[in-house]
Amino acid sequence: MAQRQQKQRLTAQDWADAALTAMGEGGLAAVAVEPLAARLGTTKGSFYWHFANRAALIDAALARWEETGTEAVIDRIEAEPDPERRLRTLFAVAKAEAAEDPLELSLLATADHPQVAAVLRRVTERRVAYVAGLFEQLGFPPEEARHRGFLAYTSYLGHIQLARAVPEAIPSGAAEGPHLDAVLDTVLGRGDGFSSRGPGGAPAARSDRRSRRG
Amino acid sequence: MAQRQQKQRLTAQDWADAALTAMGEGGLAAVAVEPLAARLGTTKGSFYWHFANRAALIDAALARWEETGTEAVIDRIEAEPDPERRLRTLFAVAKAEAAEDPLELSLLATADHPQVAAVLRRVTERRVAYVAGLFEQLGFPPEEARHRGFLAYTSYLGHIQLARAVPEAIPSGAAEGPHLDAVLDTVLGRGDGFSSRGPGGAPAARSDRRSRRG
DNA sequence: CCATGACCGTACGGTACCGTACGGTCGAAC
DNA sequence: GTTCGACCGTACGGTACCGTACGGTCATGG
Repeated sequence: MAQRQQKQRLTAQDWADAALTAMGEGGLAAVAVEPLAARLGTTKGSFYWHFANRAALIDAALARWEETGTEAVIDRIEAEPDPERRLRTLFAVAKAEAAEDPLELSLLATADHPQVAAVLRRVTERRVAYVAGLFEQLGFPPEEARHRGFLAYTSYLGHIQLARAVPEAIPSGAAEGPHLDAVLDTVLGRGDGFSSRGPGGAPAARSDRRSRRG
Repeated sequence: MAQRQQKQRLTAQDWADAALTAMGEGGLAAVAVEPLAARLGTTKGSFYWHFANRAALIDAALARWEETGTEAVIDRIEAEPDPERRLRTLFAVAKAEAAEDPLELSLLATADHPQVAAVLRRVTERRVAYVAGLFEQLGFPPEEARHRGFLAYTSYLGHIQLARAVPEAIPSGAAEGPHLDAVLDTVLGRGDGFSSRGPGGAPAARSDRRSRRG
């Protein structure tokens, strides 16, 4: 949007951003110099001034995603003081983010590509470690926290995957919030996250579950 | 393997199978007529005798996967009499299958492609419905069974996804079986699936949890 | 005012693929 | 043993892209 028609000189950032959106739309294959140039209203002559080749553009785009995509969400979450609410809003935010921007799914789909695989590994480790940390803050011992964080994260991944593949199979609209709460209840070991809890009933977000075995 | 060098006349099936393995290795983009012909030791002349175009090959390959990939596993599971063991072996088998054959992940990664999206939707619905059925057999009311089946399936999807993206982050080797059991315990609402349960301890597979609401 | 360098346009060669045209082969059936 | 049809080889044109070569423009500063 705002197809930038006035400013006619471009920067490498412009190209990297365009590459990211193209990748969200059409996967890594859509990061092609000539189509991007056409979309930016310029030509390959511009591109090969700013970048050595296509791989360099991909590197730049991935680097940009790596630093903006994950850390921004974490920062936004860290404002929340209560650890359980941090966990819940984290997944709510991440889900919403993924719903409106296909980029993350597109990257997941390209895990076989070496450049993508590298950033994906770093990002995933960062995220799993962070979520595990949240479970530790909730009172679970380290090993168990890592397990539960892992379960939560895999469920998240599968969820966004399914949201694209079979959107009509997943709870949406009014059922969306309660469903997410219920799933997290289950992952948190609250008994029976899915049972009906009366009309309008999100579960109370108690975090008074501190510490067992220690 | 068994690079078929003797039999020089090919069938459409041969092409479809070759397309599936190529797709497992290099994604949909690797389903290309000329490379496939080279691999089969023949030429495009053969291909365009059996198929109208590349899309027809993809259709044939996907159809083959749709009928063999999912139903074979379900049939294999149905031999098991106990519903809870059905559930547990289902996920063990599915995980093992996905670990040694990248095809399913490759298809997931191509969900934006219309031909792939169609079979993916049918297969996913079939699977979610089947898993939900298992939870019903375990005594959960229909709606809740669907929710739990959904959680189980998303977790499965995320798991195989992660197994490719960050293999060193997931439990493997000796920890693999217990971890899977623990995850399923959690999804089944058994308290505390992740707590230590003594050495050598897979949880007892009791299925005496029948029926609430009659 | 003109020289310099950042930036872009254009034209080209190379590659990898799709699809078509058509000629060749080879076994079976009559 | 010739004919017929299933099957394959080869050659070609078309497309979409990568990367290079090089000439043109335009602002800035000396």
